[in-house]
Amino acid sequence: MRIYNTLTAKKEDFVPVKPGAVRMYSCGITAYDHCHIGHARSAIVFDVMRRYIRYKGYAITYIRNFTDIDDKIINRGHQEGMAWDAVAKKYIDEYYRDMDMLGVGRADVEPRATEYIAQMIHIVKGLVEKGFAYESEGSVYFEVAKFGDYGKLSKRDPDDMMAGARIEVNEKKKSPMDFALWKASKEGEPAWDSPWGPGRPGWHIECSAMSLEHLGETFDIHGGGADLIFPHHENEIAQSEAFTGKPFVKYWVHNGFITVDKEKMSKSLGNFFTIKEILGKFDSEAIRFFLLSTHYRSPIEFSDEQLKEAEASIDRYYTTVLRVRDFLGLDHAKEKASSEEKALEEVLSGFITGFREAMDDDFNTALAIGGIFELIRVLNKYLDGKPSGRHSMELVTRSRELLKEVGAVLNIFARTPEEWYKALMSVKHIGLSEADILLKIDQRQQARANRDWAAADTLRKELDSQGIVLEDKKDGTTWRVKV
RNA sequence: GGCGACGUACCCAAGUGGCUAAGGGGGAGGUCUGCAAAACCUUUAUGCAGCGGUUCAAAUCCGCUCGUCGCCUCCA
Repeated sequence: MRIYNTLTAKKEDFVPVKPGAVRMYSCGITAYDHCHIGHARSAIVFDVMRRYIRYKGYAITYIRNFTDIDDKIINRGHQEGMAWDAVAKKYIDEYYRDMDMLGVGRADVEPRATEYIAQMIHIVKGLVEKGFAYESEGSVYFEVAKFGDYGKLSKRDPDDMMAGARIEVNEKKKSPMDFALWKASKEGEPAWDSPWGPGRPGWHIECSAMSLEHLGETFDIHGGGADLIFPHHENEIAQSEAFTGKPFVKYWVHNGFITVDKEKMSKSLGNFFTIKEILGKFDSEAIRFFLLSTHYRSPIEFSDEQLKEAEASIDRYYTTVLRVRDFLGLDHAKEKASSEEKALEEVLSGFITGFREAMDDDFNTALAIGGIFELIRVLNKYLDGKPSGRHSMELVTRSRELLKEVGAVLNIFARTPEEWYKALMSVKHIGLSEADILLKIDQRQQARANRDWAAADTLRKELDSQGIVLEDKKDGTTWRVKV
């Protein structure tokens, strides 16, 4: 397995620190606002990495944190007239609702910053003792100049950054580059006792403390959105490595942004769409599929158009699933080969290998999905050849199982076609119940029996205009939601 | 200003030295069908932003040019 490492800017062979076991940490959210589709991308990307690593047979421990104390949370509390911890709770609850919808599994440990104050103080104290940090008016800052490797992740030279005029000047810091490990709290602000007086943790220290506690001094994979590379992850490296004297993380992994009109989706630009909003228009599986149909490091342009294409792809998949089920339910007394038998056997024999090769190459989910649809096409072609008998059933069953196997890793295509159509009905606001539809189908069948094609076509058109498509088959008529 | 990424068909998107440049969506034509739908077939890139170079061989490596975007400030 090869993974692109931000630290070395190269794809590297993945060799875990401890053979057979993988320790992975990804930065979760600061719980102060609704999550947008960018948060969804990050969560889904790491969810798939975790599932694939597990599929490969590693024992994986996956940690994803919540930042539940932060200036933004405190400010939001003032705006909404809520206590800061109530704000955090509200948005963590909402996060879980969104992620459950999107099929993002829970991490093995989901630590919250406020539960690790003691460990953070311990590290900050250690850094002061080792001379990497200094106290100033009740706050403690990390002295960047003392850490020689500073900038190694984000590929920056601290001297160049000093030249830039965008760094705030703070009288309490020795250098504008220095960052807060511990912040003195003012009257009325949330505070914990510390050797430097009442205060609260700086943003970066929590990840160092929580990963140290659960994963140890050196672990395998640390991830997050590309916007966390600097300063967040750079600072984590500085404080963790200064404290332990050991390498912090072996592989740094960062996902790309979601763009709108080619620009990065962000809070400050105001061009973001919340997960909740999008779930009102599209099914969660379409969102997940959309996010996995591009390599995780590339930017993805977000648009309704794209989501619709994802929907169409998924529909194609479930249509084939339905076809497979119909096929397996047929009478297979007669042995008859499909002309496409060789082609299907060939695709099946290389299918899992192809999937693994794609995923082994820096989690190339886009290529993996391409492989899935190649099998779908060949399988459809095979079924068009009207095969029958034991061997055909074996081939089709095998196809179904392999598709299920890889779908489980990506956590897509796990539903029944009925569940898919039901979801589509809800998200597309089809104003008909299944009973309504079946009634119309029945009426149409009678018209057809009377060879009253005009009446039959009227009924078909009527349903079509309401988003329902009919399919006449030998043994009856079935319906689908139009995508 | 410093650092970095990207530019593949009508749209999205894999492919980063060597078989016919994956896959999805859309368009056109066809097979099937009472009509449809689905599925399948053909077609839609002798070419991968442009120009040079390296090589027996380049979308893929190197250089330049143009264009787009990101990070350097909270940000997934």
